[in-house]
Amino acid sequence: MNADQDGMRIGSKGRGGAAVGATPVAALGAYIEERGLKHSRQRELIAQAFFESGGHVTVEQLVERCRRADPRVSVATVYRTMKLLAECGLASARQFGDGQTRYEPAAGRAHHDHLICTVCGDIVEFANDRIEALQESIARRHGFEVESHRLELYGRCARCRTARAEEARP
Amino acid sequence: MNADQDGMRIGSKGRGGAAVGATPVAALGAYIEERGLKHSRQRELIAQAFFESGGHVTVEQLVERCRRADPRVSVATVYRTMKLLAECGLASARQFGDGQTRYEPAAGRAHHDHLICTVCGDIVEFANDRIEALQESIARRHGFEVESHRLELYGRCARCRTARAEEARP
DNA sequence: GTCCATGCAAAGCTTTTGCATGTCT
DNA sequence: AGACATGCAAAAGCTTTGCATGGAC
Repeated sequence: MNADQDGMRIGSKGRGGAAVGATPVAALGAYIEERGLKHSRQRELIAQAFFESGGHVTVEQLVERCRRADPRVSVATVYRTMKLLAECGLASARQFGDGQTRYEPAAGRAHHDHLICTVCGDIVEFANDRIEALQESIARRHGFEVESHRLELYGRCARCRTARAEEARP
Repeated sequence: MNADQDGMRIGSKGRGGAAVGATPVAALGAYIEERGLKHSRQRELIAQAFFESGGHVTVEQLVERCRRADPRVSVATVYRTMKLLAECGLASARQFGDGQTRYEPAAGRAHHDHLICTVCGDIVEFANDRIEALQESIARRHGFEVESHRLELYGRCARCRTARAEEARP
């Protein structure tokens, strides 16, 4: 895949990221059986809520989502299940600056980074091979072997910039 | 300043970053008076500990450092003072993945990013204009106006890579 | 003397954990 | 039946805050 042009708007707010097919939930099932773990209504509920969420969801948001289907889902279970999803490679945890862990789908997806709107909180993903290459060369120059990295750009998205411009000229 | 070659090893573990002169502490003094705040032994102590620290210190580490000079320094005061230093632009807060806020000196320093060793925790700074330029162009392509960004590369530093290689071949 | 800073302890937040109970196989 | 998952509430880790006291101006 060539991401050098960047711009895969993979999972911004409001769009579904679950369209990968029914696969991820099945993959969780496989992982569960493989390890002698057990299926449960909650796990399916949480996995479904997560994969339908479009990514970058907080645990709080997941809890809320799940409770619409079953009000008795506990926070602890959501934490535990998300950890499970992360372990089997279906989710990955991200820390943006706000003190809450966010999860995004990770099933076979290439590495990508984030643009985050400081006004509306919208999160857009992008990937750029040239940046990745530069990172590698910088690391090498310092004797580091890169295992992972993260890049976040914070700023105002198009919509919020427009909004602000209009409000300035009323 | 041309940082395109990157590699300013500004404040790695153990090295002092306070050699900027006696200026930063004075700058804090100015800010304090300007705002009708008050000088105190603790504030000087904390500022000194911070500027001598080489950067990327946690609050916990600062408390420890300060208590060597005066065991009665409270955690709350360190938090409050670091917030003050951040407000007046002398310190900036960073969140790496470990749940603790770290502070680094920020007095008139250009933007830079971090290489973090996942084995020994060493943190090395670098700056690279080409990456910054690419970030700008990506943001523009998405209609974003960048306010700030952060880039962190996680991996094993030269020392830890060597150590591991030796242990494999005994 | 007035206001600000400090210390302490309590409280806030997010996340984790212990334990009795419920559920899957 | 046996092993694992769940819910609840308590606890843990970092940070903030309320309040009485102490210190700066």
